[in-house]
Amino acid sequence: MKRYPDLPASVTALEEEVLERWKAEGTFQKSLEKTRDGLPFVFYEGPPTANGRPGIHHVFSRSIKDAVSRFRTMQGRHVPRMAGWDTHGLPVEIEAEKKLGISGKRQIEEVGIARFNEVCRDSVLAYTDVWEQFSARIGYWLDYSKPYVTYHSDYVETVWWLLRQIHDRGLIYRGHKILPYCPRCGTGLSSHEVALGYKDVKDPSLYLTLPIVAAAGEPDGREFLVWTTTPWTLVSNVALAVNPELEYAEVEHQGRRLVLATARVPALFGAEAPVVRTFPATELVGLAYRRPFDWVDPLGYGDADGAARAWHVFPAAFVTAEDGTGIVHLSPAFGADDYTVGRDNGLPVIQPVDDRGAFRADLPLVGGRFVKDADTDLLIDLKTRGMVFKSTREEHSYPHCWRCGSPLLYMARDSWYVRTTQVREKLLANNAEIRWFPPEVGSGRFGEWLENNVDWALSRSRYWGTPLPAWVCEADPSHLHVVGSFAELRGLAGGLPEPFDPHRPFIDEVTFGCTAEGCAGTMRRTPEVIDVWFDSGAMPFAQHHYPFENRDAFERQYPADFICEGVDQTRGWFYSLLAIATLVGPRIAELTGNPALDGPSYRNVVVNDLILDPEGQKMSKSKGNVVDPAVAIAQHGADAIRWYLLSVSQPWIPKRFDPEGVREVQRKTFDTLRNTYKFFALYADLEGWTPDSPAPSVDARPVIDRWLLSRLASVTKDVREDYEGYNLTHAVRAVADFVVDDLSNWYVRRSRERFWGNLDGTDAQSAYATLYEALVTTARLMAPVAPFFADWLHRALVGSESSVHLADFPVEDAARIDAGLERGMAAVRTLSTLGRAAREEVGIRVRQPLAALYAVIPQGVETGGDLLAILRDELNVHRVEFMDAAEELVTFSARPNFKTIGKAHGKNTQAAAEAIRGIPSADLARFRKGEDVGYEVDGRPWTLTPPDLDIVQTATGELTVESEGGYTVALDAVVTPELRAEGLAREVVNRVQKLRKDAGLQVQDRIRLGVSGGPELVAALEAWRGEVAGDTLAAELEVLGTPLASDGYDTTREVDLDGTPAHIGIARAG
RNA sequence: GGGCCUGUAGCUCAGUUGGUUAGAGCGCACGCCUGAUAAGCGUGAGGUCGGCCGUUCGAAUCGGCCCAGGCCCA
Repeated sequence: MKRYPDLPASVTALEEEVLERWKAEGTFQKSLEKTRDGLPFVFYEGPPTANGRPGIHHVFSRSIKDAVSRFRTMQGRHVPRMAGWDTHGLPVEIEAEKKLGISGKRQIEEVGIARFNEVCRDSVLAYTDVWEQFSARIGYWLDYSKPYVTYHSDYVETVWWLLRQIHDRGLIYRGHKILPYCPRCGTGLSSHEVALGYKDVKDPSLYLTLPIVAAAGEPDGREFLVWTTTPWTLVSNVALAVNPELEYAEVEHQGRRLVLATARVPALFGAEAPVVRTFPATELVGLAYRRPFDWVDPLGYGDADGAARAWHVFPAAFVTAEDGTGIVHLSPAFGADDYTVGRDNGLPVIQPVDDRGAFRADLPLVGGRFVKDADTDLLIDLKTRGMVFKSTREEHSYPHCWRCGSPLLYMARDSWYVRTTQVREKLLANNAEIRWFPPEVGSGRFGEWLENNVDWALSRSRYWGTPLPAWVCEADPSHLHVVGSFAELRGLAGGLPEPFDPHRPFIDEVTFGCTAEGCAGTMRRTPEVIDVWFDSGAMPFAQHHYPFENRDAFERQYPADFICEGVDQTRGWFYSLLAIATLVGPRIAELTGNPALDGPSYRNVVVNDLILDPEGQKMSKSKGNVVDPAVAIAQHGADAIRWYLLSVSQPWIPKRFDPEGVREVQRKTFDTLRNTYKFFALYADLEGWTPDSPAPSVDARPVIDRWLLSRLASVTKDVREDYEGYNLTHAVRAVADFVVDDLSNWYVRRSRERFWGNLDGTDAQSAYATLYEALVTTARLMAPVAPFFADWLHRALVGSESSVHLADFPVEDAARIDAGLERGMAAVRTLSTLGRAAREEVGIRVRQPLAALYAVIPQGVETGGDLLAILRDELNVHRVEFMDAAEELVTFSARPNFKTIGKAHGKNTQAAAEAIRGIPSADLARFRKGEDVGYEVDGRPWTLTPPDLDIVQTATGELTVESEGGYTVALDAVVTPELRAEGLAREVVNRVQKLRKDAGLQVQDRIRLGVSGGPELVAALEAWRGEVAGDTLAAELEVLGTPLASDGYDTTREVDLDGTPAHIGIARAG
């Protein structure tokens, strides 16, 4: 009768079979239903952008997410796992541009925003099917039935609501942002894009002089020496900056008095420079100077106060004396540092350049010209006014547009900000409540970043994104209304088109009368969309369309217990989730009446690092070293890959994806477990054992069973605690070690004979019950990480309806943990190793029985008679004796325990160690019996205490062979005639078994056996007749001193038994 | 330039609050076992713990500096 199924032919066949089962029976759904009333365990899935295919790194983070979710589900927690899609943003727009065969904002607007966004919307979900299949195939259970999609109207509405809450706290404002900008494409570039386009080009290097103006407005005779590589920005100069830490010098040069950093004097004027005097930067701060070009009225770009502050010297830490002159010209509209200094000091932002990079048409000399083309004319103009000290062209690396090759300009663009700096302390406090794995990402990389938090630049001058719900009055731009819901907008605008799409360009058409008191202006939406990171960070709220719907669902699912993403999300999703939670926390607490919700939106976060190729190189399409997950899974199966990724090293360490390592996992862990199952299934079927068969109580089982169940309980405890503490790597390694080492290589190996025959006896019943329990528990322990094989195994053992994922995660029975027994067995295994080494040394194979093994073990380790029987069997010796039973065979020596004596002796530790090592064997023998023994250190007497030392026993006679730690083994290697006879009998059994197998007999087939050979062999077989017949299942055994009659047997064979010739024949017994 | 991570055997990784003989697997060499067999087991060789300096009775472990690789930021 076949109760226990055969393993499928291949790993992939197994996984596909399991996938079919899950699909057919809706196992995932069942697991959610089963836990419906359980305590929620909240997990947030970070939304991927579905406009590309998943890569191997997605397998990695998903393995972690899935393992934790499955584990908690098995613990009875309710773990809904809602898929989501990140659908807005520049990457999507770029795909759409490719599709339309266009490039740049101008062409997008020619195509029309409506058409363009339609293409974006259509392309962004192009790969969702691929992703869904991918998730399914790797065994990532995720609910795709109603995913949250960031472009859906409900989602957008929640985002608007969140922005409104932030605005109500006064934390949204308009400002400028300096962006790398392509004047040809009319678009800002992300830092990633900028990095793509650096080119070496020749640009001006201009040293100019700017006269210092005395208090009365008159020249004071000195001039600043200033360096710039962008002469065109001089038109919008508003200030100079010096580093307050630097020393400056006044130099006399051709009758002029020039001021610059002392450190730069030699480079510009030579070693013999005529320095008049030097002075600290503080002398310069606040001085006024005359600007190089006075064409632009600052009042057009700021208030009168700002204008009054312009054209003075300000301190700025970013100024260096490594090149230039240590005096930097500031044009806040065209440089990030310039902008920051300008903003901090209330300076105007003079911006006379349009979107195409051309100067305002009304300017003299350069009006209407592309800024870089104006450099030469500006230079000539300065020269004619005697303001040029030195002018060259220098080659340097400068960013260009990766699409069109135009040089980029750093330009101030209007931008909307969230004043996150105002909640910095709360951000830090909330972050302190999050458990980071590893902690240093939270305290270090993320913590530092929060410490240096700058306001969140919220807006993007793009098309396909959540429109910024800010309406600005045409009559007075200070009148601002942030709309918090569609209903509100409908009310303000007196209706909305149906169906309503909140995206551009439709939303741009919606206008309404100014909401400011007594203003008759019209309010128009500001054209920007928002940063996509705000979209994804809004996910805890927006996936439920909170607070418009599903308030209960939201409250049950906020905050997350667990999230997991790549370390690249530190400034991405990890930040946007935390920032939004912090910004709206007080409001959420108020709405829900739950003050605890004014906190972080996630409590535990596992950070995973990159997956590199086998050579440790980053995977990239250009290098061609990208691993396609579909190919890898087809080769190795999902279980092995998941197991490999989690076991090879901690998630937050960058790891190489080595197919050899995956194969090793498959061979070592999975094949071993498969073999263990095959062994169990083979004999359980033969013997008709089922889980309902009688099972002796654990106390009544043999020591090796109690040992295995103790180990099983210990491992269960460790693994459960590891999973609970997000230490997946430890958990996985502990399971693998248990399977390979304890279960297969010791328990099964040492217990094999117990499984055949004799099911009526309690020994076999114990063995089956023990192995069965170990296999079932192992399946459950590994289920979170290897969901396929674990489920197959569990069903094979328990029943085809019994998915492991609907089972309870094991809880260890603490009463079964017997630490003493585990130590004792460990001792036996150590002694086995030493015994085998000893046999190796004397060259006597294990099949040859020997009389005795003498062993020494450390104090405090208990090895009962049962354990010693295992050792006898393993080493094939008749007796094991402990040497201290015969002290004349043993010498004692002391090994100091530094941990203890170090505390007692401090600086004299080394002397104490020497003294302890010098204690004579006889004294140690007395000490072992409990007598006081003293020693002396530095003239002071000390009394020996047990923790101070380990006593090592050494055999004194000729027997000593192997020793390790506190363990020593001595083998009696004398082969007596009796032992030789026994060995010969075992040799015969060995040859017969081989012959049985070669003859194609089944393990349970009975035979007739005939053996012929010399007198020694005949005598040996007669002496061991019963054992030989029993071991070979021989119903008849014919032992002959004369040649064997071949025709009496089906198969015969001449064999050599370690030098003794023999002739054996077997036939199947009827 | 700043922050963080990593560096232990040919390869992949362990190494508890510092404790004196630094472990495991793979690979390699040799051998064993055979009623889990296109399996299993053992033995052995192999390491100045990236380098230098320091703290300490004692450092792979703590501190400083440096080197190499990676990530993030500028």
